[in-house]
Amino acid sequence: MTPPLADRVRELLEWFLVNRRNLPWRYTRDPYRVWVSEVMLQQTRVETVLAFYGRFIEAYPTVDALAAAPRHEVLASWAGLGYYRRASMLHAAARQVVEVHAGRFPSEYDSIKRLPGIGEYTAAAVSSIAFDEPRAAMDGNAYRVLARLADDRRDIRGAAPRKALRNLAQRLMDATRPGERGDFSEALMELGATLCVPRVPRCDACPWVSSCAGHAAGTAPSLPVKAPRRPPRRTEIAVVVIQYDGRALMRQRPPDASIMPGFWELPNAAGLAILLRELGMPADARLYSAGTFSHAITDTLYTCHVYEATSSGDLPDGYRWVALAQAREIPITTISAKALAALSLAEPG
DNA sequence: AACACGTGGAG
DNA sequence: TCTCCAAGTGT
Repeated sequence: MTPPLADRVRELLEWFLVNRRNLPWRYTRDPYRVWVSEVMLQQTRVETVLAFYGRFIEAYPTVDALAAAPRHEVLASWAGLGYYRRASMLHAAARQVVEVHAGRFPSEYDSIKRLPGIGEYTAAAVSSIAFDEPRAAMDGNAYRVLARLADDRRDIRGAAPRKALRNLAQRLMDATRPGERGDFSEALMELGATLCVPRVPRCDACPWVSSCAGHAAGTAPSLPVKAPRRPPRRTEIAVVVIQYDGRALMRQRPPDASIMPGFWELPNAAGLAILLRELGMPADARLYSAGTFSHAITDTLYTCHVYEATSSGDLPDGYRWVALAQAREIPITTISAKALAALSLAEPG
């Protein structure tokens, strides 16, 4: 008699064989390319990553190419994708692979896990997909699918339920045949991303519907249980575009800034009066209002007021004139890119 | 353990 | 418009 877990694996893999989406990172087992895709996919939707992955791989086809690239260039490639620390860590890890592993991506789970920006999920994903190692990759999809399968109604943020679901995933992985471990990792996530989605699962099409305890109990749509998040803080911000001879006044954020370190930005402050004072401009300087937009960063919702001014002539401390034609080649904060776009001076990164 | 870190799409 | 939240990691 076949063990039930092996049956579940077979059902999932048969479904995946037919319903697998054709994604660019699924045409290779090159650990470098798998790794780049997994880092881009951290907390980021497939549709979003698709707009970046091809260009990134074209610019940096190998780990050596990435390691050799200047840091600001890698950041510019990442501009608009979010969670920018990922780009820094990816770049640092590439240099580590070149220096510590002689340019060959490590094949051992523990060595992979030690690289910056690679945690338990990414290490397991690369191990299973690129090296066929039996490591269960637990992302949000996997937790949701398995919480429903087991009808686990505990708060998913707790350590105990996470451990239980991890163990279930690992038992399924252990029942997966060699050569199919990467497919199992991808299939479990694919099921969560396409059918076993939050709030409105399509159980009618699910290969696991007949063995799903959450479906039987009617709890599937509300699983996994998660405590509500806190409401966003709201903040006003004034941004000013000061032009001079086709260039705009900008400054570089400090390398240790918590948000978008090393990125360039337009002059901005909590309010217009503060901003003018910081720039050494008269409080009654002539400004044109160029509109307002909102932008959320994690739990903060910014309302951004954009102003336009002509140059007062002198260069405030810490600022530089940046050619607007250059704006695509340097990393620019999203708020500044949106402000420039509001004036049709440059498209957002 | 709790929190900070981006962005865009869906309902 | 608003809320939720997606292929997580580091501190």
